[in-house]
Amino acid sequence: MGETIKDLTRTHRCGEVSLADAQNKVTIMGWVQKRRDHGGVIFTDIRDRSGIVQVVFNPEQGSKLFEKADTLRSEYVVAIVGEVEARPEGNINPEIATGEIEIKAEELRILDQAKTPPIQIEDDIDTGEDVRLKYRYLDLRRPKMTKLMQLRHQITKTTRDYLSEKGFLEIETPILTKSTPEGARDYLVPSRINQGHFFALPQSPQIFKQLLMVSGLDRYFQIARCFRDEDLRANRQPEFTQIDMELSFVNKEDIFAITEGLMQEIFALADIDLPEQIEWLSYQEAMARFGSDKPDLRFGMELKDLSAVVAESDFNIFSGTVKNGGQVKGINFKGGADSARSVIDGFEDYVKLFKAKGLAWIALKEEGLKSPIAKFLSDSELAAIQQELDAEPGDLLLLVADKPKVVAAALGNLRLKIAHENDLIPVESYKFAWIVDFPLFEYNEDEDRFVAKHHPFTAPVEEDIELLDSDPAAVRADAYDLVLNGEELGGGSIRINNRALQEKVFSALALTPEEQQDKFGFMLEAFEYGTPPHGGIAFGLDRLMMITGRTDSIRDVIAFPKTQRATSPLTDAPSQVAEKQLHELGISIRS
RNA sequence: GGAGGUGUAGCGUAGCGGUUUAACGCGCCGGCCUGUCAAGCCGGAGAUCGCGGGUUCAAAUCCCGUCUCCUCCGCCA
Repeated sequence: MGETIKDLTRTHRCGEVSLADAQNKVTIMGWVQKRRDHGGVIFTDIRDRSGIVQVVFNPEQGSKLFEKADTLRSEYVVAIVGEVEARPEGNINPEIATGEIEIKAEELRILDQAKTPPIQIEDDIDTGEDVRLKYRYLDLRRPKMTKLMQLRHQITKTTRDYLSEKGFLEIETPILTKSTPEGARDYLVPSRINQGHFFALPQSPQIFKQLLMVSGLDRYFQIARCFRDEDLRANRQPEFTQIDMELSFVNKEDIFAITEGLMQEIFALADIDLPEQIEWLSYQEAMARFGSDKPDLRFGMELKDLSAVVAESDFNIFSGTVKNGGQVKGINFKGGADSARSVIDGFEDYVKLFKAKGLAWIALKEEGLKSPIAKFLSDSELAAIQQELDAEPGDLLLLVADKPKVVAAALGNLRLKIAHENDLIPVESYKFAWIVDFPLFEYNEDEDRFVAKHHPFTAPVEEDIELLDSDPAAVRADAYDLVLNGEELGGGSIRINNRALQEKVFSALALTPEEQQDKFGFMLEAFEYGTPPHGGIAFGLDRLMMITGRTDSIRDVIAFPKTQRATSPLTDAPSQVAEKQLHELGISIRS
């Protein structure tokens, strides 16, 4: 059993004791980071979330105190009363914030003992994530993790302050809500009172925030938990957090202005400046130049269209692809001509992941051009390809011929892979862009119908409304994404605020009138009672955290994340439940 | 659903058919040590080599299956 705090009051956090406190008596409480026992003198580092401070035990302080200090072990929880002393000249430790002082212990209380932790409580550990997650409460003691949690708090606080200032109201929307078609798989919650019926956890507060606009609440925001039952990735968790907002009586420029102000404040917390003007890039241009709707603009290596150059080529793979409506495009890996064959084969394997049938390459070596496809191309075609790609001796040209979608995915991703592997991306560089003019619909071959590119409540660009019937694929959406360094920070749109148009879009998505009524009837009805023009945007808080916290795993920025198989090693969730619980819910497990 | 990687003391790794009684670093325990802060020196404990099966005189090591964690494709309006 540990001792109790009793009359003690903490006067300082460990990391906050400074030279200004010299000669003063302080009381600190925290964990034993380290004990360095010199026989005649014992040093301990005491840690709390603010940092560490050195406490010294001398025999002169009393043998009882000294003997007690001798029993201290890692992660014991202690309270220490002592006098702050400036360290003598040669003993200052510039590595730690409190290195100019130490605390001469006068009283030590062991508030709790601790087993030796399974992971070491220090920053640069290589411990596997399974162990870290099982003992997450220990992992979070590591300064790096503690700082990330602090940063997360600062970002949400900044968001609340900024948006409140701009006239937004923070309003909670239901967690137990209705399953709607479209979008991700829902997490379902059975209803005991209404057996056979299910709530769904929200994929986003989308419909509710629009209803709040119908209510006249004018400006809404929420730090909203969202749930999607899809497979996980390094930057995707089944439950994640959005900074979600919706505004009435605005156009997209209004939303951009408010959003940019918010991003400025958030990124300032991480010493990252936003540009005066964030550039706009159309979806079409982003896809054409970077093969992605979230282009990484920190480096070049842009995709160049070679279709015209090879349209009449004798090389059938190229000319045939162009004739069948496909494209031939290429990128230039500057200075890559001497890449080993195995490296180039690796590139080919990589583009095949994105359904490309192959990867053609031309290496411009010192001794001349080397390429398995050169013999199929005329000299003028080869020359034109090099010119389009701005090629010089030493370059490696990589070409893909396929459907536009495949070419974009293959070369867009290959561009990123090459850049990462060859350190072509400048560090501490931040390139923002608004991506605009998304298509409203995307054709889904599996389902043989159009699906919403953003979501079904997105308004079409006004001049494209007449195309809804004649050429749905050509309709542009009044939607936008904010992109940074190849990551989508957030996205939103101006919404439909009119029942007739909303029904028209639903119909274009092949929802029958009955489905529209059943799934969205309440929303359509709401739109009949005077709906203001409105729009909004939502940012992935976890992704903002990854960038500002400079980490590449989403699990590092969430206190208690799930593993890739969507489980929690800490709590062992999800788990089986008692037969009685299932019975109450009217559920039986099919085995 | 698919592809790849991974798993050896508490943690990180080495060993990749037989000189292994499974090694090293960190951590842990004990001793010495009055200025360390990656303390130092001496000594010690600690491992069913993920799990199951197979091949072999012999398996941590080779083969098959399975599970875990990670990365990616599909999926994520």
